[in-house]
Amino acid sequence: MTLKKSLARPDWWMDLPDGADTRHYLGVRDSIAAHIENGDLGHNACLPSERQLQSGTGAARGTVRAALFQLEAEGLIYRKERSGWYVSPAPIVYDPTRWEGFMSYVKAQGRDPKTELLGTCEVQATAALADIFGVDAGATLYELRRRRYVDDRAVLVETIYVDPRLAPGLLDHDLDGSLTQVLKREYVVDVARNRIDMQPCALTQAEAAALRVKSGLPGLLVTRISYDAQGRVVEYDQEYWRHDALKVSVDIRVG
Amino acid sequence: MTLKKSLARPDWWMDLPDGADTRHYLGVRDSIAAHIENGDLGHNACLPSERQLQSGTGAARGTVRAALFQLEAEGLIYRKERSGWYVSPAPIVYDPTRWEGFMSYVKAQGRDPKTELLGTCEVQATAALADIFGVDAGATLYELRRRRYVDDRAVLVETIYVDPRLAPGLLDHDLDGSLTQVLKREYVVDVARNRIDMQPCALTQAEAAALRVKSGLPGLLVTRISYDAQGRVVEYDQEYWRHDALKVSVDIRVG
DNA sequence: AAATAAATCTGGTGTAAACCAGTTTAGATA
DNA sequence: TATCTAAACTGGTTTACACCAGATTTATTT
Repeated sequence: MTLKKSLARPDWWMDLPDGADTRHYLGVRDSIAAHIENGDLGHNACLPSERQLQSGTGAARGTVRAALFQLEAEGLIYRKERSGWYVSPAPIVYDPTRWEGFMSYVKAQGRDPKTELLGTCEVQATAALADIFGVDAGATLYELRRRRYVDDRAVLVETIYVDPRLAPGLLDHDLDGSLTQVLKREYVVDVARNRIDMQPCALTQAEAAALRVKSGLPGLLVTRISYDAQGRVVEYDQEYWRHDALKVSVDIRVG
Repeated sequence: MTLKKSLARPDWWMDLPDGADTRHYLGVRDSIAAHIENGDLGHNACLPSERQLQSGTGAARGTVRAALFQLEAEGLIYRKERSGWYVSPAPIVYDPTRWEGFMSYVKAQGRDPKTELLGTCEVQATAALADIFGVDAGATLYELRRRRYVDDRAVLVETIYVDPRLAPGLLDHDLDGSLTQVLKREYVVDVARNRIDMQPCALTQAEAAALRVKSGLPGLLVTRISYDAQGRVVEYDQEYWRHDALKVSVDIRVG
């Protein structure tokens, strides 16, 4: 008669510190996290495959995956579909009050920014858009979709809307860089006020595909509405960020 | 000879819209999400149990759980350990620039705030703390831990550090409300500047326990350093929020 | 009616095994 | 050498159990 499996002492038993949480997947998590924090694995280094980790830890693959999901939620690792798991690089620090634009603040942090224009078009304002811009529903707006990179890793996709009355012919300009600068230089349109919303979200179908991540991964939705001195809406921007790529930092004088 | 199981058409096959994603767990997700968005389930309503959903959808329990995790990441539902899954209430809107304090802005949104003092003590400043306060390592600091609720759901736990030199005897006051007001009223200490950091994180052991959620759940770490007019650090605050309880909204004039 | 004990229900964790569909790599071919 | 192809590998998804411990409810006792 054999010992019931659940009563047999598993071979990873002794790895667990005394009095510690006995959850196996946390043990696996800690072990991987230790390797990362120890510096054994540099930024963007590839982790052993799930099946290797499985045999290495003696856990079932489901358990190994639970540990990997945990580390992903913590922002320590990310994945490329069907390729592997990788160590997350340090996040970009984002200060909404210091409005310099993506290109300059990424560069200022010693990282390599890149913007890719995915497409532009003219759209009819939906009710929500019309409300934001203070125009009639159905009015024409410019829409541009861009993808932005840090060190060649896609970190956000954004959809920007601009009122053509403020920037006629905008789509003919070079939009691979700072849109704010184009507006300033070509149209003498200056941003005087920003309204920024941030909310944890799940990356849906379209965003996830554009970031080449699994749909449903956690992300951060940053919405920005820029106004000029007259209170007109200059730009409405929806940015979907990888949740591990961003750290928000604000410095505010209190009245 | 029987048909191989994986080739047999599963009984949920016809539920999937044409051309849609064939991933079963997303189908389950959509079905639950529809019920929520439809209003069949009000805020804080309890979902059917995992095993009920299982038989209701014909999926394995693991698949049902994948769907629930997805909805949790999206902030639509939350769980009480070993009790059930519940519909998330609307998030609180938080404006770091408008520094009124938790109690007042939660109330302003028609919700019911509550603060609970978990404990206070005097601690020796660690290197990191000493650096923030500009004191010597080992200097004494007040530490207070609090838990804050919205409509009787715990949404954040915080650890606050205060320099005793600015507010001697602080711990003898009533700290169940606004700390900023106590500092202002009792010590004539006014906050002139705030530095606020926000970063997605995983709720670790202690925070998760205090929020009565599973350790490792995604959260948002909001760190605030408050300075007075002389640039002295008045207060250093680490807030661990449930990720589904908060929406950050900032309105900024651009110089 | 209130306190207590037991049965039941619920999520939490773990195992094992398949099969699928992109990615990557190594080898064969032009 | 460059290109193409096929095999190997990787994560992605799903099934089906099993057992645990906390939460809840029910029945029982005081």
